Amino acid sequence: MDKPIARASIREENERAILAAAEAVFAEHGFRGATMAAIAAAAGVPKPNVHYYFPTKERLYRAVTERVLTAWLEAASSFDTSDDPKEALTSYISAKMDLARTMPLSSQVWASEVMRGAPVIQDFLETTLTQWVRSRERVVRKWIEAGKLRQIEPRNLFYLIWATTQHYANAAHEIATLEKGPLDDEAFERAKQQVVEMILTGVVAR
Amino acid sequence: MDKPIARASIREENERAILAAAEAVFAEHGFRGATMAAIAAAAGVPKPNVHYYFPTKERLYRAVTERVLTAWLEAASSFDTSDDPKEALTSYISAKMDLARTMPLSSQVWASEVMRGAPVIQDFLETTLTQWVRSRERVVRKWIEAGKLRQIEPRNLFYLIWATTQHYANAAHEIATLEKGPLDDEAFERAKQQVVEMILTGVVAR
DNA sequence: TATGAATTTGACCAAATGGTCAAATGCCGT
DNA sequence: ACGGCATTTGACCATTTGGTCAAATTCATA
Repeated sequence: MDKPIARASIREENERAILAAAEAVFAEHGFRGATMAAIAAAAGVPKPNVHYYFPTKERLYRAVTERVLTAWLEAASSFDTSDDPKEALTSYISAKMDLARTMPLSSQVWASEVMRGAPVIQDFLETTLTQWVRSRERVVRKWIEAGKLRQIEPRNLFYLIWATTQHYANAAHEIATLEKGPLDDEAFERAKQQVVEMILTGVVAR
Repeated sequence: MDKPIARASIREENERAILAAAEAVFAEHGFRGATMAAIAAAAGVPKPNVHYYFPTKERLYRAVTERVLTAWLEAASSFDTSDDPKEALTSYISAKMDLARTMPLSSQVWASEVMRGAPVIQDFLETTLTQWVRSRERVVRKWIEAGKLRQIEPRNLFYLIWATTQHYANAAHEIATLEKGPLDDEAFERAKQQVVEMILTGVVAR
């Protein structure tokens, strides 16, 4: 009945399940604190099965980080949607907030990896990220020179944006405690809007 | 020569060294990923010695988190130094930035703990932190009603401040990579000033 | 439906882990 | 110098860990 490709191959499906489980466990316990047994349990498969698809813990972790970096780059692209700083920043901050909302585990894995000194994504930080920042720094500087933004060091603006948006993922539990429950869609949209507004007001020249 | 209290008692000195080492290891690997052996090595003492002063890993971790919470509260107090929002926020943000600078490991332990769902500091989040926020929310709302601040949800302002300041500790490695080296005192002071400026401009009514 | 490949799984292993213990050593007031 | 206490330490233990393996089972397809 089904075409051979209709039902995703067993391999694909299992890899997806294991990667999702691994992301959750790595997000919660970091690379070293995560155990293959916990990942296997979360994925609902016997432990040797995990090793069948991902021979070592490190290879599995690398596979997880690739998803994280891909998501980062995708959100980053929304910075380039406009030449107008208000639009560009709004689009970028919104994309980052949505990323934190839809993929909080990715953000946590990133944070955990960076706190360890980024042994695995160091290369990404030094090449792709560094280039992205350099390039967009130039854009921000042009906006400043054009009198559209206040005099700020572009990198400090990026840190402000990254920190705040990722916070809604990394500190989701803390926020949920303070708000007496996780943010619902409505509350999150309000937060997103206010974050955009506070940052924009903070950096756009009046 | 020395009075009996002149040289800190052996116990105090050892506990200090072990706590400092533990904080570093917990910050880098989280609770589960940290090993007693690594902590002992970092403290320069044999492993059973660590257990002599802190019977279990969890007790040691709790001791570390207490330092973290104490530091949090101390910085929080600087919010109350003035009735003027500009002054109060400047003072608070500066204190938070200084905390991230002088005690980055505390910030990382906090982040790691929150990402795990705060099993150890949950009580602090629910009682002390919640009360602090409730109380300062009222202050912020008064400022808004007095037309001194823009219309914002006070909590979102706190998240903005916490996220950004803690980022300079949690993401210190990422920042160091992008800046081709850790921030020196001068660069950090500039960053602090700009963070204060961006946030203040973002929330103070014009 | 027979067959080779892909997948699954329980049993297993060496190393690492948190923790223990008793013996040894150091410290300090008398 | 002594006696009691705090501290130190190597050896040790049960459990957990990442990883292996060979046998069993399922799958695809000819």
